Amino acid sequence: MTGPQRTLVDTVFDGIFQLLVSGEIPLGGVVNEVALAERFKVSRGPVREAVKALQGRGLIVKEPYFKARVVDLDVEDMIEIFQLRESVEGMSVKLATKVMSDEAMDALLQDFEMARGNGRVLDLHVRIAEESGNRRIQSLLCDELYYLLRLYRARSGSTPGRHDNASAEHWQILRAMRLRDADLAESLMRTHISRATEALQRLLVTDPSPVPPSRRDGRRRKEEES
Amino acid sequence: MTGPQRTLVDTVFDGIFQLLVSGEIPLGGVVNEVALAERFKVSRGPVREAVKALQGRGLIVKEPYFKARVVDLDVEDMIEIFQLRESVEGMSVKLATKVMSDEAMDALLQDFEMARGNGRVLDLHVRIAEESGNRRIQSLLCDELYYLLRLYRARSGSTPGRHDNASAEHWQILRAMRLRDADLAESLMRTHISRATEALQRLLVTDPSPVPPSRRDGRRRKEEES
DNA sequence: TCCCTCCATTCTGTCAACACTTTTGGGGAA
DNA sequence: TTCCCCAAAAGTGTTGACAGAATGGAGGGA
Repeated sequence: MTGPQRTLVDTVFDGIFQLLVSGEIPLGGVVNEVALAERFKVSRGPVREAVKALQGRGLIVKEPYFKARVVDLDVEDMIEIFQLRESVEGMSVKLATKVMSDEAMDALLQDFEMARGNGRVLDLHVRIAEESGNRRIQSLLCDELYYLLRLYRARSGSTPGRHDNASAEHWQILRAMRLRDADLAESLMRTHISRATEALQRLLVTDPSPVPPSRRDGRRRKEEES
Repeated sequence: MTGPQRTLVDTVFDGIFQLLVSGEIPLGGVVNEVALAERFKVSRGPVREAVKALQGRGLIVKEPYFKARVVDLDVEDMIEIFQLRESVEGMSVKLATKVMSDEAMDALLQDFEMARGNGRVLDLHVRIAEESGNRRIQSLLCDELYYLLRLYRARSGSTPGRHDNASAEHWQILRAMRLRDADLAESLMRTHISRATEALQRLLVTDPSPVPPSRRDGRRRKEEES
């Protein structure tokens, strides 16, 4: 009842995740259990379970008796994720528009006004998911998809030249929410994300490999941390 | 190349899952590591990892140093899942309608004709997800949500009196797909699932606890219950 | 020179034992 | 009787060691 009673598995889980987003273990890189165990000063058991958990979240892929590897996200993966986001976030904002109280709505608008200065864009999506009242949708968006987004953006810079448009589109969504027009809000959100998807698809036809793969080059020794 | 090279964790994973769907471990029941280890004739290590994997899929919930428990799905959980399904399966059928080849479309219609005899309803949803071309949507639907559906239906019988309607709605969806009307197919699918959601909501206001805690326990071991 | 085979190395899978935490149940005091 | 405290029991967290599989390279033969 005092502390959150964190277990080693949780600590290692967060630690490995930090290694991923920081790029210390690159996308597609090998995840070595013993190296991680040494690094975090624990045995291999907690590391194995943490890797298993990350595998469950799709951040690490593994086959029996093969090395575990960080998921290798390319543009096509991102397109798939954005297609999924388009549908789910549409439902998310639709539900939020219906169930949010007037007070929560005002608070949301105020928060968004305040956070306008810094460049945080994803926060609105997170807030809407939290207000949707659907824990499963919230978990899917916040605990799974946004992790992958952060992972991808950590490698290849965020989609360029869209922040200005995105901000305007965010305002439109908020207006529809305040007017309690759930269907309009859903439609706007879907269009909003669909635009990002199209940007990715343009990226796909323009340059099939936006990040030159330094990873496919087979087995180099010790391509991870020391 | 020859054998699938299954590991003990996979075996135990499937074994525990069978215990869940068979109801031998009831929803909300405790999951004892040592008892499972004895039952499957393995050590606690593989059991722990399998439980961790099931936890990652949302079938088992656990807090540090507390007993692990099977997720206790109630009607509200199902409503949340169906809201998520409505959005995702709408996108799923929309994508499938766009990307499926004519041959695949014909095969789908034929398969559906053939499977018309037996009462399998979910198969169409699975097939559509497989044909969507979006692996992440397919994984979400087939590997996560449908597991939970099966778990819920194993306890409380499938939503009654809807199979006849469902079949007609399935045919409408298939017709829209064959006409390559992606938006219509999406709309029909969303309405289709929305109807099931409304049935659940009626269940909620009619009888808040559709399954009284008469938890049929097919257990003969010392597994306790509070 | 190329390729096949075999072996050493490395890493993952599994196990039994130990340490820590929670729960349980009994005994004593108000 | 009721409540609180404490010790035993049960269960989870963690560890180190051992076994099996896959990778990488050396050596021999065509």
